[in-house]
Amino acid sequence: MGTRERRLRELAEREQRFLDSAREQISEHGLLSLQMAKVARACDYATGTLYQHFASKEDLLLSICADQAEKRVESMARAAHWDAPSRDRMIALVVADVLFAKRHPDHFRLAQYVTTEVIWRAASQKRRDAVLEAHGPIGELVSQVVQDAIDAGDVASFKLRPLEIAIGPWALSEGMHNLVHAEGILDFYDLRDPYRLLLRHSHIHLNGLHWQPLFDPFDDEALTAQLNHICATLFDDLCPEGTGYRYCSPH
Amino acid sequence: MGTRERRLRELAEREQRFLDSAREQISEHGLLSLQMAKVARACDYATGTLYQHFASKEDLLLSICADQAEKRVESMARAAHWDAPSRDRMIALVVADVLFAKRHPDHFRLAQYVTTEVIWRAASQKRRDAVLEAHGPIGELVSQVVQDAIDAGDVASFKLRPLEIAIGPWALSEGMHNLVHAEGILDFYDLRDPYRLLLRHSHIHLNGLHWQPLFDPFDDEALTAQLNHICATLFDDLCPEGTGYRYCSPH
DNA sequence: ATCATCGAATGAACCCGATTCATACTCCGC
DNA sequence: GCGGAGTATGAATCGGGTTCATTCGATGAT
Repeated sequence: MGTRERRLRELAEREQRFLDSAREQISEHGLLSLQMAKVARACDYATGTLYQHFASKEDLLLSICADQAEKRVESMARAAHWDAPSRDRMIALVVADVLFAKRHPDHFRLAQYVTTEVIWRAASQKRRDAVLEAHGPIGELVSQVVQDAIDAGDVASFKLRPLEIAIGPWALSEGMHNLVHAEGILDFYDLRDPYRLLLRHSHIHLNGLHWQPLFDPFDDEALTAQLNHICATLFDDLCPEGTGYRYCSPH
Repeated sequence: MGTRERRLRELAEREQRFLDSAREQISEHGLLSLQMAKVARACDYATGTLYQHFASKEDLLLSICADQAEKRVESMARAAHWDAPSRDRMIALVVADVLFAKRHPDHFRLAQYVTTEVIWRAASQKRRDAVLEAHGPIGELVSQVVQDAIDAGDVASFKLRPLEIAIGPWALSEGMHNLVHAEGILDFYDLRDPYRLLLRHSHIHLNGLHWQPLFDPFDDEALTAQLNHICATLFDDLCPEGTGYRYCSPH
């Protein structure tokens, strides 16, 4: 019965078209002017059809988030499984996040909006779990690298679980995204190149963990060199601007 | 003319009652079930009256945020102006944020929601500026402490502006609030006592800045002792649970 | 070729809640 | 008591998410 498979494939295609269209509308006109009817119209469908794929507007937004979270995790996984010293892998994780943020500047805003909205509602336990599970791999990847570092004797052995250590770099990263995307703080203070700041501070943080320092995090040339190396080795596809210095300021 | 002043005073009082009522409703039933009509009713006014104070629902939410941001800054200012070594002041800043977060658990959720919503809309420029300006002092306070530390020779002198250094601890703090409040990540991973984690990581981060370490950040007893000292000295009023260990886990 | 079946599509109708506005009230100085 | 500025009112309006009774069209059995 090829009919059934064709139906399922068409369903998935339609769903993806809805998702893409919604995402496009968001990044063009902002989240608040996203209207279910417009999304449907943009794909030449009636409103009701959209509701056969997504139970509600919240559901649609969550689906977009989950869709993007997969991509985010994918590149982080590449970093975590890199065949390199744990310190390099740790930095590569941050680089992955930075590149993702540059690639999908709307994602964090949307994710933030969605998660706050969902948590406030405290209903729809299932969806909430879905969002949490989307984050699951991130914590696992980060703490795995920390565990490796402990095993290899690269950092002092702590009485803490790896995730309790990993939460620091993670929070640092999240917070920087926050400041960049949600509050406009960095513009307010005229802080250029926020992602370089993030990378620098990740180095600082790792030094505080008594990690074996590779170089002074305030040495700009060394930092750039390391970033280029990581980008070229792991994330070539995420750096489409050409060769050389892949990590370019958004300003 | 006492009439004019009385009118203004009554206006301010009414406005404050609206703000308090709205905040109460939010923390009781969640942001999403906040209704303008209910807020008005709860204060024994009609809907229209509420709109004489706040141009829109967004305006009301923004006002709540600005109101709370003032309190947050107040306690941070106390920390920044403490007559103590810069390292202690830096930690005290984090403690202030932690105590504030424990005192007003809803604030960060609301702030996040509001800022994302407002940034998306890009309307109501005035209130938006108000929110940004509410953050202004935070950056100034933090970078002032860093500058003092540089001047005193407590940290290596960098080629960076103080705020470019301060942004690290700040982002760390923001990110941890994020993970705690918005995403429920820490519960998901069964990470207890997130604020202790934040404080611990602040120590780690400062160590990475080549700050003079006061003690091993993984030494729980020393950490507790320092926290108690800071709480008792600076934030006695924010620690109402009695004497002794003021910093108690939310779990 | 005809017909029964069923999943998909439709969009007008419904509902909820933010916002507006024409009207009414209250207080004050004169 | 009067005029008017400032306030209060809540029914009406409006926008947009969600529902559902109906229609459509492909499929496959007779």
